Amino acid sequence: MRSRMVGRIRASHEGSEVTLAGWVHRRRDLGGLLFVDLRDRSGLVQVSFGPDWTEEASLECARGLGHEDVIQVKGIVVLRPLGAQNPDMETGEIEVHARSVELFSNAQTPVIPVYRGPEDELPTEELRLKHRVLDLRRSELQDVLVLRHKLVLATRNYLDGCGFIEVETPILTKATPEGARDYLVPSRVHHGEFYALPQSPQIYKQILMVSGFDRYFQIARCFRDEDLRSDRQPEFTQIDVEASFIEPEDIFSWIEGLMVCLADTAGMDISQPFPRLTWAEAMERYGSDRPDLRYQLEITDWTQATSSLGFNMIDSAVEAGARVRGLRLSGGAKLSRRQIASIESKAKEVGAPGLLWAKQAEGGASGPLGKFLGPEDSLAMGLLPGDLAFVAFGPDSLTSPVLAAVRSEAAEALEFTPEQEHSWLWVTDFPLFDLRNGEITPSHHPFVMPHPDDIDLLESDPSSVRGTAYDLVYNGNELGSGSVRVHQPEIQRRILRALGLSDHEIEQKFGFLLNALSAGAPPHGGIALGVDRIVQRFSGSESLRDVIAFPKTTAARALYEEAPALVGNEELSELGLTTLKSSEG
RNA sequence: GGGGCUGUAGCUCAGUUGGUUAGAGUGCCGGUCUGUCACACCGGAGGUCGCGAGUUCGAGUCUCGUCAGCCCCGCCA
Repeated sequence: MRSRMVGRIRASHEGSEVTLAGWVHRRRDLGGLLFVDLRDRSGLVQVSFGPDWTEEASLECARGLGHEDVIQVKGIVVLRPLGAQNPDMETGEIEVHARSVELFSNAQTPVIPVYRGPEDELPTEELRLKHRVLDLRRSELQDVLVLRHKLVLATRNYLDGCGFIEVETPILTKATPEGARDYLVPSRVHHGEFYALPQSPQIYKQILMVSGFDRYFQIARCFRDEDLRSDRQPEFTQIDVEASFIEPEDIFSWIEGLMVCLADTAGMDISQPFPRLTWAEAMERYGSDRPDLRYQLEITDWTQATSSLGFNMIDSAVEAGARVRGLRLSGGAKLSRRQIASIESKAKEVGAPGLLWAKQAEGGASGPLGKFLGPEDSLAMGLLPGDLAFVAFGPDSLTSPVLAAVRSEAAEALEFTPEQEHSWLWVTDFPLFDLRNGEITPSHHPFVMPHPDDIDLLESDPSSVRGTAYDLVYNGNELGSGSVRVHQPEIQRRILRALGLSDHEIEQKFGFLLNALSAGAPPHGGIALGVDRIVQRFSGSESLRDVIAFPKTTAARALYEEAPALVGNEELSELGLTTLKSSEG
């Protein structure tokens, strides 16, 4: 049906006879002459129709063509006349003189245009998702999906080269008690019982380790029934990796190698080794467990420097054990009140009751805190003329997220030029548990091996136990997360008990994992990397929805196929289900 | 569950203090045109102002509710 793709035709093909097929991208009818930009996945080529080289019936057919009609063109590659070349087009030196054209498929006038002029805005995202069949024809989205394919292919090849094998694990599985809300699938055979879609293949891959598949990976689909964000979809894809008889260093080196390989696939040049920070260091210096280190801007402890200001709120907070921490923004004094207010409001969103600031000038400091700063205070804080300082005080759990928000907002407002294009980072030694509303929860998942030095604190002081968990961070985004796992059943039981589970619950919910661990489990560990996020960052896409062929909206709806949808009563009763009548509101 | 922004022609948008017949660009339809490439030019059609109430002599514009999309908080082991 076609002898070649349209996008790679060049002047060297002059004179060759071609059969092309694709979509009518644009049409320019000059009366006697008619030009069609023909599009396929490879790009565009100009096809010209004229009475001197086009059969009469085909000329007539060409006059009737509309946007997105599907055609086949037979003709000859010719050099364009002098002055008629188009340097903006990859195929702009040539065109195809159509001898004949056949209309394969007549297209309705597209609801949203595939073609976009230089000043045309994209249609709204709602329409783009609703008419995804048209939206996916845009080269931007096609290029992203091609890149995605190449990255996944490179991943398989790389991990295969490292001796990993891909094993598929069930999509219909068992609900996990902890963590995110599960998507449930009713069983027809066992009324009242449900499968769950996996939040990740975590337990399966550990069982595979016990079974002796000492290097496993999977391009795995994961499902979590939680509310969406711009970087979160209810179903997403992970590069899931697990290996036995390894230490974190092995994972770091495999994954760094993988990232170098993937970056290379995406046309980026990155270097190893990736720097490392412990979680405690990252929180102290950047206030975040995923700092963007493309710019160096660190939090300073100003508790000492501000101790003699006579600022009552600070003094009483410090007396109660709080610290005063802040950021010194070189050249930040040029920010307007309005810009500062915008940074303050972002800080408030993450919980800052009050954020103080000071502008330092030659003659003295100004601003809510600046008013209190004498020259010696500014000196003690290291403030130079032209600087802007943001100051927060209180428990670290409050000041850290606030200053992290200030750090990224201020860097954007001040247009900090990145010192490097790519900031890769391993953050290690996460705490094993989070304390949330007085309850102990796993900070990662309940299978993380405690730091060897901290195991004996599991019962006495669980919140201070460090885990052997690590995150991979790229330009301030978490791309992956992993750990060494517990391979001794007794330690696993102690962790589950620390989480407040009774021995009965432990057997009921994790019995099959504990059984596996009792069967002779090798030390093992791994990581899971977010494919969607990697593709998003590597392609520079604004939204995660732009790297997924058929994504969900923020209300978890699929607009194209209209899912979820009601099902009939017959189907429900076969599953042993009835639905609660929603009270009409 | 909570907060914010948006919704006007197929598409992208404008629409003044609440006031007469709701506009532009593009697309669409018809016509002219042999070197265009955002072709150009002439003419035409096209509107449930998201939906529902309310205030008013009068609502695209004000108020309340609701739906949808997006962003954020909660949530995301």
